[in-house]
Amino acid sequence: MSVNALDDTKLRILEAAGRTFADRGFREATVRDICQAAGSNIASINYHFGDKERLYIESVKLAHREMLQNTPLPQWPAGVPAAAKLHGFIYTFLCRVLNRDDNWQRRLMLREIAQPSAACEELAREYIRPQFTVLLGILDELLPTETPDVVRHRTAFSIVGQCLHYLIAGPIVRWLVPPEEAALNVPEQLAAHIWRFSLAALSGIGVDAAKLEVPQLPRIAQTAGAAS
Amino acid sequence: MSVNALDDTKLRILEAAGRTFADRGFREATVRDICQAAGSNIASINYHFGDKERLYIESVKLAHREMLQNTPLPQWPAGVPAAAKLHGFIYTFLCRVLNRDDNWQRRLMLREIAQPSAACEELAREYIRPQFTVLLGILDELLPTETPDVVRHRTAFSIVGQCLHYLIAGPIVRWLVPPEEAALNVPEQLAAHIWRFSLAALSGIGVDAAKLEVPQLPRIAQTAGAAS
Amino acid sequence: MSVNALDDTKLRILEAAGRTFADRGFREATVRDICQAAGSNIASINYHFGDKERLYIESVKLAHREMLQNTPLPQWPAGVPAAAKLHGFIYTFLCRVLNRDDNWQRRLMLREIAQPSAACEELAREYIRPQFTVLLGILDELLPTETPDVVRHRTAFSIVGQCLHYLIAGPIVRWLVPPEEAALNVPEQLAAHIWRFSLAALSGIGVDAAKLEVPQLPRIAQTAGAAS
Amino acid sequence: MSVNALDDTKLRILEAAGRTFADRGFREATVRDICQAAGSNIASINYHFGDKERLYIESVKLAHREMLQNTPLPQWPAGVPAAAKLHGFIYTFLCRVLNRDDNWQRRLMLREIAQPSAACEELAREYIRPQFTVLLGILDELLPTETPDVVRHRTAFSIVGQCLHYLIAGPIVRWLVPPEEAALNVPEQLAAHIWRFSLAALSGIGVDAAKLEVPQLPRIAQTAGAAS
DNA sequence: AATGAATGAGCCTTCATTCAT
DNA sequence: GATGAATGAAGGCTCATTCAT
Repeated sequence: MSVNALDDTKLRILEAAGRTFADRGFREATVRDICQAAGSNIASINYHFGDKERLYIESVKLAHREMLQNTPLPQWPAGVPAAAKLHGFIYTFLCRVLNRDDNWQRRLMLREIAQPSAACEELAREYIRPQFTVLLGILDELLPTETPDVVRHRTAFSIVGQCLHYLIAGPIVRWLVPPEEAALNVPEQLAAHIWRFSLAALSGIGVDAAKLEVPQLPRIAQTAGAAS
Repeated sequence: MSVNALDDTKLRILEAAGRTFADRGFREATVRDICQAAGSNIASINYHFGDKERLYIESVKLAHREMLQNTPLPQWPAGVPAAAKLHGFIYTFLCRVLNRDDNWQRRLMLREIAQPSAACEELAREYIRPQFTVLLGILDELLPTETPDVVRHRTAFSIVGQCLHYLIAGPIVRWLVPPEEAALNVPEQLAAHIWRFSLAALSGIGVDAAKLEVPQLPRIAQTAGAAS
Repeated sequence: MSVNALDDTKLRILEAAGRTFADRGFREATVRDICQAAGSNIASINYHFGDKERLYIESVKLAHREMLQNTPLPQWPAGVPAAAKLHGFIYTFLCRVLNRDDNWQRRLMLREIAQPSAACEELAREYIRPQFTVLLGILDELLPTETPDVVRHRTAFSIVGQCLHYLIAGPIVRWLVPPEEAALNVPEQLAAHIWRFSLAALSGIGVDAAKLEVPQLPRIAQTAGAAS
Repeated sequence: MSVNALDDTKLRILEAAGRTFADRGFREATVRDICQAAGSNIASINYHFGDKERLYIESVKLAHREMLQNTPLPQWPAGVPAAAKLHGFIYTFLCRVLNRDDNWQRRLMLREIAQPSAACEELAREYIRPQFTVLLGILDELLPTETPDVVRHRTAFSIVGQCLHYLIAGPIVRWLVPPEEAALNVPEQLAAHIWRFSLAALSGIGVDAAKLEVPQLPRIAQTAGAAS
């Protein structure tokens, strides 16, 4: 029970911190506000987490953990075709990313991905890599067996990149397309598109890739600004 | 002449501010450091720009303007095949995005995209939309004419998303693959991969899309806001 | 038995506190560090001693008590010449003072002497005065009987002052002389010097003191409190 | 004039800091109180001195500088006997040390000598060494020319030690002697005593020192407390 | 009797901003 | 027009202390 109470306080602080960090970023968020939101004393952060930065790292880890728990990957029984599993992966990923509810976990992850901090390496190791491994396992069933690692990895990034784009550049997407079309960008529809796009792409990757001659590279004007 | 001198000082401050904001973000960047980098007085920012926030907006605008100048849209002579133009577009995009040189403009823009401020809408309208339009033009040549807008747009986002992923999630990519493979992620190789992937995908989009039945959706446990 | 355990804990805390206070002073020493050094709970100080200040007083008293036990007054058999007793006194004093071992009691006493607190008067009465009396006894044998008290006292202070200087101003002494000379400042050598110096001085004090005309006082510009 | 104003503010802060540090020590003194006493803003310390510690060092240096200026050594015309110069040195030293006025400089120096900080080494180099050199010069005229350095230095420390004792152990001296005698401990009388004592000692140092056999060393009971 | 979670006052420092010159 | 000295609000953090258990 006292253990419970401890956990309660730490958890309350973590939740409040996650929400505040997601709203305002690391610097803009103050420990005073976090403690007030958590209903705890201003010294409790130092007591439970050491300092603000370690609190941040813990709240980022919690965010990812909760995202995975709230929207876990489906469990596929044996015999499910790889194409169906790929669709399930994409759809789950988009559900996490596009969740319309005000879930601070997603917003905090976005900040962390765009501006990686000390928490990011740990995050990649503990939470992202397992998901990546699952995707690679699905792709293995869809790609020729002799496909080299570098192609398998890039293919996985091609799929993940399409999904993440709606998280990263969400506001820009909404400004580039008409409102009535933006309203259609729900996980179901987007998953269908990305799945079709990627499935078609997969049939053209690895097999005839070598035959497809890359056009001559255009000359890229290296901007003068680079040195100014 | 004194106007000139003023402009010089303002420009020097703007450049220093842009670089510093790109490096450290709005809050983390201090006016002291910016002034020191610009070789100007500590009070010069308030004198020339009013306050720190207006300086930030001005430096974002400058970044925007300089990127427009430094990144002209690709021009292809008539008769170039659409597939080649697509490759040129992807390669150019990746060169801008993966540019190792210190172009603070790009990094500042990235911050704006991930955490949109007031300056962001203008950015989307003036800088991103024209590029988007060029890409749509290329895709029009590769997709069936009856392809609906929503599919054309999503296809464009699928391509852009693949490219942006190496900018946005660059550190994570480097943590997920072995170092010797990460070293291969140069614009030339990545462009070849994304081009092949997308070209293969295009042949499967729009045409037989309707035929490709989406698998039954997995049940996504939306324990939304489990803690919110 | 539980009383014994209590005493053990209190003693452990007192020792740890004494050492820590001696090292870092009252304010700089934290109750956390003291409790950690004592292997006790953070709340044990308030529980056993009420507050930090009372712990300090108790640890000064303990230091006092232990020094009394560890530093018995020298005992000379009858017939030892006064000059030899003086040398013994000086040498013993210097041994205590220059003791390289970690005796926190001495260091804590030094702090008390320089910045007297409430505990200091008791210290002077019980610990210092007896030693002072012994020295006066020795000097009585070396000075003319008619020597007035004030001269006897000042002579004692002259001897004690020479010894204490190597404790008080130890670091400064080491900065003023070359390292190889500082290495020679061991109790044996310093005792020999101070003994010779003082013995020679004693032959000139009290006897012909009146004959030795003090030179005219230089004018001391007492711009006292020029800024106060 | 603006330079003057700057100097005024810095000096005001330094004086207030010196007084506060002398009263309460480094840790106990707060920058808030110092600034309030100086009539300046709380950020002015950081602006003018960087941080609290550098302010402390500067105030210690100022204290010593002002002590030397307020009570400078006398200037001796050629031909003044060394004995008279020695008396002048001792008297001046005692005047600085025993100044009855509430001069924070003396109290701050005492703290610094007893608990050397980062300021102390600089202090020794810049302010104490020159005074030490003057004393050595006087002693050179009073000691045989072949006197080795180590003896010359120890002799100087014997003289300085006698004087400093009345600063360091002032309260204890007052507790050890009757009040009416303590009242006599003014610079004039103490200088006369220390001068006579030292002058007599000097005639016995260096010359017959070798002849004066040191008595057998008593056995010093190394206290058990050293290891506890 | 003894603990460890929790408290709140207060510390030094940093920062954008202002103002007299 | 431009400066640098000075400001005050606010930030993170530390600390001795308390309280429920």
